[in-house]
Amino acid sequence: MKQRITLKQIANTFNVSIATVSKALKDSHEISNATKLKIQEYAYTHNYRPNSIALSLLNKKTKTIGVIMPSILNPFFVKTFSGIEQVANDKGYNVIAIVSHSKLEKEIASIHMLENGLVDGLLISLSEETEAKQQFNHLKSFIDNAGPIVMFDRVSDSINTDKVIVDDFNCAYKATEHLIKTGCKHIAVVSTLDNVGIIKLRINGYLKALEDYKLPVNKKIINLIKPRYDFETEIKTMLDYQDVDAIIGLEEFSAVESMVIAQDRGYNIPDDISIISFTSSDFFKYTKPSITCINQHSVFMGKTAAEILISKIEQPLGTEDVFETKTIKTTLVERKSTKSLANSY
Amino acid sequence: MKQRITLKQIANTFNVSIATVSKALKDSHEISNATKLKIQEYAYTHNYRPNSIALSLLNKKTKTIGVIMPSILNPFFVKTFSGIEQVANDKGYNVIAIVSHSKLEKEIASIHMLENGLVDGLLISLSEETEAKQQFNHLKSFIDNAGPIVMFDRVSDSINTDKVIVDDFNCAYKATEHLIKTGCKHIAVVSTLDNVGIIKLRINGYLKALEDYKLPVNKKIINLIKPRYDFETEIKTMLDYQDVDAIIGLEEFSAVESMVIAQDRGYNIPDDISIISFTSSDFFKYTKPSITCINQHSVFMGKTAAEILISKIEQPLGTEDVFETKTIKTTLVERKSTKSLANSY
DNA sequence: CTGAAAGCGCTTACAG
DNA sequence: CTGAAAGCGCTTACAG
Repeated sequence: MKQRITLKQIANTFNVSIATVSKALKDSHEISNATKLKIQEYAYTHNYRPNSIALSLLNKKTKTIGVIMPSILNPFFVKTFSGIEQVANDKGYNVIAIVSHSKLEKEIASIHMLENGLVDGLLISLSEETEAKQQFNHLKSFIDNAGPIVMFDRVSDSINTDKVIVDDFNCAYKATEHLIKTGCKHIAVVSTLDNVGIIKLRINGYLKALEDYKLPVNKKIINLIKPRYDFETEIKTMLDYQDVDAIIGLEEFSAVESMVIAQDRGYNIPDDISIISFTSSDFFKYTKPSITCINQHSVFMGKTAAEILISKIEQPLGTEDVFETKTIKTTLVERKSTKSLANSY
Repeated sequence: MKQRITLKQIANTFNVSIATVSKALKDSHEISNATKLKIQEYAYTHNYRPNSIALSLLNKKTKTIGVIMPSILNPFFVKTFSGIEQVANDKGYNVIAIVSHSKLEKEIASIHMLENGLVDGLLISLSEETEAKQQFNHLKSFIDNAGPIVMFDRVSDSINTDKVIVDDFNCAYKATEHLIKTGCKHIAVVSTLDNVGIIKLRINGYLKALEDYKLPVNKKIINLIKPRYDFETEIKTMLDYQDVDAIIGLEEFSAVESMVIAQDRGYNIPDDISIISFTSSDFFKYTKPSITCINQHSVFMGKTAAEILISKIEQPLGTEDVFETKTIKTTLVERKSTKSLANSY
């Protein structure tokens, strides 16, 4: 690594001022053609490029956004991130990606780091712990000191910002309804998350569907499995001691793992037990049977969130703050882990 | 967003110099306790935090590294990125993530962007096009102007830097050998990548194993499928017109998709056709049958690459450049898509 | 047509 | 114990 060339050095070699060089390189009409030409040529052959950090300091804009997610080893967030990255790059922004590993402390530390002038705005999906403890001061601090925030998927009503969410209530309603219409009556719900707002919404949607179709609720088959519990044991116990003819997995792991456990116990999918999964992984096509799922259009969600954030960053100073909450429509992708509607009527 | 507080403002409110405030906040012994106390207290209650951009300009260090990958919708890169992110954050670095979408042009633009002082170093896995066109000037330019590079997985010998790779040759050899030992004689290779160095290494490892076990080579079942061709048609044609009793998929998609196509055509896996996949996806556990694969320990690869990069960034100026190439050991994860060794002897 | 000055927010060697 | 000065790399309004 040799020394990077600066305006100062160019100015020295031609015995002109830094200001002249700066203007010459911007092809300013203030500068004579002769000077411009020799400076531009020199700069080009010496591969001069302006220092972004100096420009950031000057403009108080970094053209960088931060993204904080609870996990990256989760297809939902990977796809969302992919959408964010695409839009950001199209609009000339870099993205700093941080994984909170669902820890509040990590989230706070990361935000404080980004807050010190590193980014122009922030996209965040809250960590479980943040939602559980309802602690949001770090977010408020960011908004006060650094710039706009757009929350996606795991959001909180306590913070007044733009949000992009999935219609979790209706989504769960739709899934439950589909199972009911294909003849299921004892529909279990399985999740490895708990203290998260979206899970509550999903459960409510599920309960509403049961109510509307006049099916009884069995709380023992609403199975929110805490991290310290053994997933397999919980599912086996449920299958052995409760009536279950369908399982809604609230994330991919819950769905696919429940299906495998049920198969191991001799149940036929979908005839004995139907399976629907929230969030759509490409791999659901390849399981046996392939898994019916709810496509949350996560790439699109990421794109939408990034677009909103960047438009907020670039809006003229003094624009009145109007926050919107965008809801991404979901679609049910029917595959082989649920019975077909045609057969049940 | 209110105005962020600066040293200057603190200096003004106490009628002292900026230098004094700066020193007071660093608890310098040069400053009287009284001054320190009032300044520190004021800074604390007003939530003062130093501007990172200003510090970067001063120190010529950004405590940020760049990561450029061909894709993020690929579990291998997601895991590698996860490893990188962990190590970087542990060591106090932010990471700017950029996806090249296998395009040389995007790769060049991204590197030039990062080169202008944005990052202290770069981790990169080359795009297909870069390898195909053997064009590396942008990488050389980064090394000259910005800092160290560590290449991972898709690397090039033409660039003299640190590298972290998988032992693709031996890896393919091992996979092929395993298939041979379980009784396969007509082993196909399927990939959707072509012009990439790692693919050549894998093919060579495969060929060497055939040679060592004195099996004939059938070039028609070495199937590197170009993007413009239809994957399904290619595989069907191969299965219909060639003798095939095993398939090695060089990436996840090729393996799982080939398996499904073979099953659709009535082949039993693994008795008629065995399947092995390069790179280990968690979902291979859940297919029917579960898929035997090569675990490349991609999280570990990411961690290793990040550690090397950061140690290079932090090494004292003037340290002699010594570049190393680290090879990550792989392991064969036996599942149900290959016959068991026991049965074949 | 060219340059000196002020400034973005900070630090540190040096003077007083 | 405190502050003026120089500097990181750049831009722009202003003077000449």
